[in-house]
Amino acid sequence: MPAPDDTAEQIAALLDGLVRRQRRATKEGLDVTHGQLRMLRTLDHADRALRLSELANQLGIVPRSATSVVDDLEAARLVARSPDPNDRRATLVTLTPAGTELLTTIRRNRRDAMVTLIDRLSAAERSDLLRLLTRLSED
Amino acid sequence: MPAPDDTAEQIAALLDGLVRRQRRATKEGLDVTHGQLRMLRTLDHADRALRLSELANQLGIVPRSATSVVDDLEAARLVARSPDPNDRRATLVTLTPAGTELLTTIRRNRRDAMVTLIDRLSAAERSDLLRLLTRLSED
DNA sequence: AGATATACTGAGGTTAGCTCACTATGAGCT
DNA sequence: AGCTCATAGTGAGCTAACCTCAGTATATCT
Repeated sequence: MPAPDDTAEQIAALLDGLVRRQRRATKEGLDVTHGQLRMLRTLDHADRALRLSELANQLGIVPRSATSVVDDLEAARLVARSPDPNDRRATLVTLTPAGTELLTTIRRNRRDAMVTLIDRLSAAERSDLLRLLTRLSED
Repeated sequence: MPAPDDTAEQIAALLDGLVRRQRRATKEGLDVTHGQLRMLRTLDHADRALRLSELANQLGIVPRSATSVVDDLEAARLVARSPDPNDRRATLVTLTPAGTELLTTIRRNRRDAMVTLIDRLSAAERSDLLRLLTRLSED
């Protein structure tokens, strides 16, 4: 601890704690897991059908893992698989209306624990934070 | 996406991504898991023997989970259990010299992926970030 | 056509958490 | 002293969210 500048370590610990809390809270009372929610968000954000492998890529998981998440979401009728007309090896995944609706409900009614937290910050602070985090996330 | 201010959601996603990366990278080539490392850091930071339940509390996990982490660290001789002289129900956990040394090695030689990332920011930016995250973590 | 690469998935493993129920000890009340 | 209730840790057993490895179907290159 007596490092001249240990803000780095403190920041790492804070990030970790925040995400931990966020995940815990995100799950409550909701019938969708953290990983599933991430995938729903990714699909919504992309605003088009995504290949399973693109999905995996964007989520930072291996394709096999994405398969399982899609399996579960499909069973819950929140996404749908369809064959890619241009490549019969590929599977396209889209949000169903129910999936979109769930996402909207989550956002409107409960929002994320993290989102609620972030509301504590002023708009200016939020944009500072966003800028700093974006810098960190580059590359 | 067309919410008037969706920085909150973007921030949440960035945090999530950063921590995911950090955890992945932290493990490589190291014989200690992320959770174990967190516990070692907590002990080092406290700079005194901590009860297992205090440890759990500070790590944001349930006591039973802390037991397992301590089990593994103890098996690796990185921490030691000792009875609390003031309360025979309690167990105190301390870093062994090997534990301290490992932590030092990690910090000196590899540091965290996150720490390295954070080095991209200037000192002023780091302290801004620290301040903002601290605000978020309060309560 | 044949070799090689790509997209997905079945089988099975790991990790870091969790809950529930139990034992041992401490603290407060009568 | 005896009873009750709370607290500290842990055994047993579960789950989420990943992973690797191998296999099948399709595409692409030579």
